[in-house]
Amino acid sequence: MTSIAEALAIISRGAEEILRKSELKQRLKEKKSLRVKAGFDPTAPDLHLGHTVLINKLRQFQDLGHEVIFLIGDFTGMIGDPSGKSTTRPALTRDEVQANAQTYKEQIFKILDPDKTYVEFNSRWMDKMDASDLVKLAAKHTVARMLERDDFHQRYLNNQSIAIHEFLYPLIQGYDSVALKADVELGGTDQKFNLLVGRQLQEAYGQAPQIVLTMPILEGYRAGSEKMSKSLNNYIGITEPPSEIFGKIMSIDDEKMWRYFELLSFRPMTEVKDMQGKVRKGTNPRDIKVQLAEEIVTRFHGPALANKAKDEFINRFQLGQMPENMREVELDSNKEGNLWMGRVMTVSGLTPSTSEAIRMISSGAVRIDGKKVTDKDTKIASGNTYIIQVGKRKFARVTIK
RNA sequence: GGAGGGGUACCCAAGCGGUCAACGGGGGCAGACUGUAAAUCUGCUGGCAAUGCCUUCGUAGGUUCGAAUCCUGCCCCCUCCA
Repeated sequence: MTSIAEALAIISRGAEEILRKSELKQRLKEKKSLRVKAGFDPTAPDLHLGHTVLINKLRQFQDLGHEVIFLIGDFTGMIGDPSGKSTTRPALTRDEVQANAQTYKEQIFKILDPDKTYVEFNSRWMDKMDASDLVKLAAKHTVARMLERDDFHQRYLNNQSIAIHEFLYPLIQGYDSVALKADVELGGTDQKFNLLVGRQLQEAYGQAPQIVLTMPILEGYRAGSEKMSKSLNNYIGITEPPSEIFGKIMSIDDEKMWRYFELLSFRPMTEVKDMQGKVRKGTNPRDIKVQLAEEIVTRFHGPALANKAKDEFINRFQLGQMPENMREVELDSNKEGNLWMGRVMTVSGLTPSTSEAIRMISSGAVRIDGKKVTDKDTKIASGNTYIIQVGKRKFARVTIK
């Protein structure tokens, strides 16, 4: 049996803020099983490790015996953005929402326990709300309070438009907590305001206000401190192949590794502290990073593939071996008409264009059977198989007939 | 409703009649150094069997030997006044 102090320590791990911690402690004493809510967009999910920070926290709640409500905000999703200003919020159909929910399940159940997870849709109660209900809901909040939200505040100061419906969305999200009688709501730090609205609305509706827990935004795996996101191309997608995930984790810098351990690993913090101690005493941080990569790949692909990814990585980069599996390409010298390197590289997919192929050759990145190519006019003879390498990572076994 | 500013490559941002495939920065790719780390340094960063040709500066036309640069229509953003 986990004590309340231990539970609090697990819940607090990595958390940015808990409002309020004393209430959480109290609630843990009162109820054995808390209703823990987190809301998600109904748009097509393509989760990356940044998103899993929150989902991991949900998992920790589950392991402590609590109920997780995975709420899909389909009500607003099916309306889209009525102002039409946002191209990122087109209206979704009910079928699309269902399909997206299915994809969510496939992805989140790599982390969450399906038996302890309730997938909910807010259209279940929002569809029933009529105009008078909505007016009553709106009456529970003030414009001044709404303008405290940072983005509204900025836009108000800058004389930029704020459509009325934008005020309704935080209210609806907050009302979801009322409908679900949530004890705790999780969100990213950017969600703090909306989560607090939920707290306030629950009080207005005579419920005990939910505890708000915000999780930090994970930084991307590349250099820099920008948040992990698809548009910045610094993300590690959970559906990526094992070797991709492994390699990307291996390329994060040493400092950031500890952040990843805190937010992504399920190892106890005491063990992480031990690792830090070892590194201080001279253990190569790389070897610690391997353990992180292994844990993450195992989570999404299972131990066998994780082990394989690890072996491949070590063989490939620490022992300098050729990769086991590489693209196999057959070219017909007659059909292709010639065997100029630039052409061969492009046709076999090693470079996106012959211009790029020439650039790669002139910067000394190209090798045929391990021998560096220096002349961009290099031609290769037919009747043989060659291993062509571009940079450290791209290989192809090319047979010229 | 009135006045003004602007849309340039992945992003930011110069250029304002030829020397512009377009300065500079970021990002990315590659090389050196490494632990495929990070930091640093160097090169590259539209396409094409290429000392040349083709496409690209919101969009459609026009002026010109020649336009990202000038003119006109259209679309879209922003600022100020009401």
